[in-house]
Order: sequence, then structure tokens, then C-alpha cells
Amino acid sequence: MTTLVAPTPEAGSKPAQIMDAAGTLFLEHGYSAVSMDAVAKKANVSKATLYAHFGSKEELFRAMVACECANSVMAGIWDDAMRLPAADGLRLIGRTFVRFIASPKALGLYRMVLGEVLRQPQLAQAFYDSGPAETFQRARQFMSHMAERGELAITDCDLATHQFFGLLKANMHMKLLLCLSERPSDADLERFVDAAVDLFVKGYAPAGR
Amino acid sequence: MTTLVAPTPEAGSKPAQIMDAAGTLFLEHGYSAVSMDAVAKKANVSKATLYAHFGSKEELFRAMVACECANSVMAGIWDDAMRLPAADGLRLIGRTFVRFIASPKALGLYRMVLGEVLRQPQLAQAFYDSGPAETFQRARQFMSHMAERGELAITDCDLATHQFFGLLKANMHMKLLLCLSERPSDADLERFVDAAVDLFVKGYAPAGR
DNA sequence: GTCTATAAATGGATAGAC
DNA sequence: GTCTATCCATTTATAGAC
Repeated sequence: MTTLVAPTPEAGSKPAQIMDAAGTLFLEHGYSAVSMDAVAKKANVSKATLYAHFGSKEELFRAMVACECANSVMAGIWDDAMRLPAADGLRLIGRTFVRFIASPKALGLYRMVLGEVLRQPQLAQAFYDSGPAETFQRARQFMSHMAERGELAITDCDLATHQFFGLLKANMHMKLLLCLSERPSDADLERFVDAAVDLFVKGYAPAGR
Repeated sequence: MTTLVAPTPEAGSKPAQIMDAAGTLFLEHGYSAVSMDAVAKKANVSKATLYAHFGSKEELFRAMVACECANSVMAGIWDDAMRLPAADGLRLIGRTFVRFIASPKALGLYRMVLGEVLRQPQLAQAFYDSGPAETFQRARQFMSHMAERGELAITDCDLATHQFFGLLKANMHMKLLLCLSERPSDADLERFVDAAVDLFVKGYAPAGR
């Protein structure tokens, strides 16, 4: 239950090797399909060593999820977005977000967390807090800011943020999660984001326009 | 690989008992956490009998998914929706859809399919075809119809349909999937749907309005 | 800390009687 | 078709030497 290693262990160390191997294997095959033997083998470490650093398979899994969530791509865009006109800011947020959720890593992680939710409820909270929650909070601030500047006629910022991310995911996210379509090209993603922003901006256009 | 029993076995029969038990257990605990022993026990059937009807655990799983998908709530609404004004039709579709995806059964099924996608790719396709694909197709026809009637300025019906369902899911669906929020009340769902429809209708309002 | 070897349990699938 | 009993592979976790 307790965490034995730091969220991001120093590169090259045994824990780092192990978490690296675990990340790859889990994301590729899913949680329960990966044995501790396989992890130990891939990490070039004995199983006993593995258990010396991570008390159980569940703990290794949680540590891996936390580590993957810790390095989000979304972190660096918010200051820029705030300074742009609404539509441009939304496009920047949208592009970054869509590229992220369409990445194999994010898809695999999401699939796996959902697959494990029922057996490890704490995991869902940890995942949400270290990933989506942060992004949502920032986006909400953006919406609030745009409402104050009079660029968007938003009354319920929570709702608007939900809606925007909903538009960005749409069925594309589902089809990617189900492995029913290839990752769209960047050009396709861009058109998709533009369409979402257009709809959103029209829907929240201030009255006098 | 081959299906041994009909998609919906006659009620009361052994296969029906088994699929019922499997459905409950799988949706509650997830695929790999449920043993064939547990299914047999819950179904009041010996394990050998179980294997006489379903060749393997995977096959039982696929049969269960197909059965759950076969009885969708979405089936009966389309004719009504087509006859209504755009906004009302969208609200009808939206309410039905949102109630469905917020149901414990749909959530559990979706979680499980995602958790198994990597190990059983055929499953994802089967799930999509027997569930979401049908709904999407119908909704697309609705959009096309409304565009023809001039009620909505839609040029790309696929895109618009994606967007509408995206708005209906939004973060609510994610939080429900992660078990991070209780099922919203029907009143909350209705307000949520109304907001989605409002945004959508504004965004696709014909020019002369 | 790290390894080899192994314990202990679980789970998927089957044999053979009725 | 159904049951009881069992096989065999796999997997988590640990014991004990270095």
C-alpha cells in the first residue's frame, strides 16, 4: 500500500529500469496479462530484486501510472493560451490536448486504468488527480478569463470546459481506444480541432456580434 | 472461436443461466478477475456443463457482450426523433443516449471491453458493430434529415454527429467510468443534455436567423 | 541488494461415470 | 447433458545462499 520509491526515480537506477520495463509491458499488453516474471526479465533484474523495490504487482502498477502522469505535455501551454484571442487559445489547447490523448501512451494508460478501476478504486482517483484534473482546472481558468474579457458568453465555466473537451474527444477518442482506427494524421487532427473550436465559439458568441 | 449458442438463448435454459451469471460477475469484477469456477458456481452449474456450452472463457465473454449489446435502449426512438423539430429531436436522442451510457451496465461493459481490447481485438469490433455503430448511423441520418429540412446548417454530417455525441459524453462519462462520481440524477442529466443541445443548435444555426 | 530455486495457490480445461 | 474429481500450466510471492 505504501510507496517504496520516489515518483520519478533517478535514471539508470534499478527502480527506474523496472518502472521503464513495467511501463512498456503494461501499456502494450494490459495489466493482468503481464507477469512479474516478464517484468523482471525485461528489466534484466531478478524477481526478488523487483519485490525488494515494489511490494506487490499492484504497487508497481500504481507507481508506473503516477510516473507516466507526472510528465504531461499539457503543462507548458497555459500562459501562452491566456494571452491569445479566444479562438486561437482554444485552438492551441485543443491541438495539444488532442495530440496527447491520441498518443499510444495516453491511450494505453487510459485503457488500463479503466480496466483496473473495479479492482483498484484508489487508482482511478490517483490517475484523475495527477492527470485530467490539472488540465481541467487550467482550462476552466482559461474559460473564466475569456468570459471576463467578454470574448465568450460563458456563464457556467465548468460546463463549458466539459463541453469543449467533449467536442475534442468525440467519437475519435472512442475509436482509438477500441483500436478501430489508426492514429489520424496531424493535419486531420488539426481540422478536427478547428471544427470543434468553430462550433464552440459560435455557440458561445457574445450577443452583440 | 465459433459461437455455440444463439445470441439470446431462451430464458431459463442452462445457457441463459450461465450467461446471466457471467454478465453479472464480469460487469461487477472485470474479465480476468472472474474465474470459470465462479461463473459455474453462480450459475448453479458444474464447470463441465459450462464448457459444454461455451468452448472457452473468451467465447463466453464474447457471447455475453453480444447479448448485452443486442438489447439496446436506443432502438425505439429514431422514428419519433425524425418527426420532431431539430432541437426537440436532439433532446430526445440526447436524453436517451445519456441515460444509457450513464447506466451501470453500459459503463461496466465499456470498461471491460477497453480492458480486453489488447488481448482480444476482435472483441472491440464486435462491440462497436453491435452497439455504437448502429446508434451512430441512425444519428447521422437524423443530422442529414435536419440539414435537408434546413433546420441545421450542417455540411459534414459525420463530423456533426461525432460532435454531438462528444458533447453528450464530455467529462461526465469519464468520471463515471472512473467511478469518481455518482450517477447524476435524471434532472441533472436533463439539464446537461439541454446545455449540449443549446450549444449544438447555436453552433449549427442556419444563416438567416 | 542481488541472485537461484521453490513454495503455495489459483485458474483454465478435461476425463470418465451416470 | 450433467456431474465429481483431477490434471497441468501459470503466477504471485518468498526462502536462503552469496
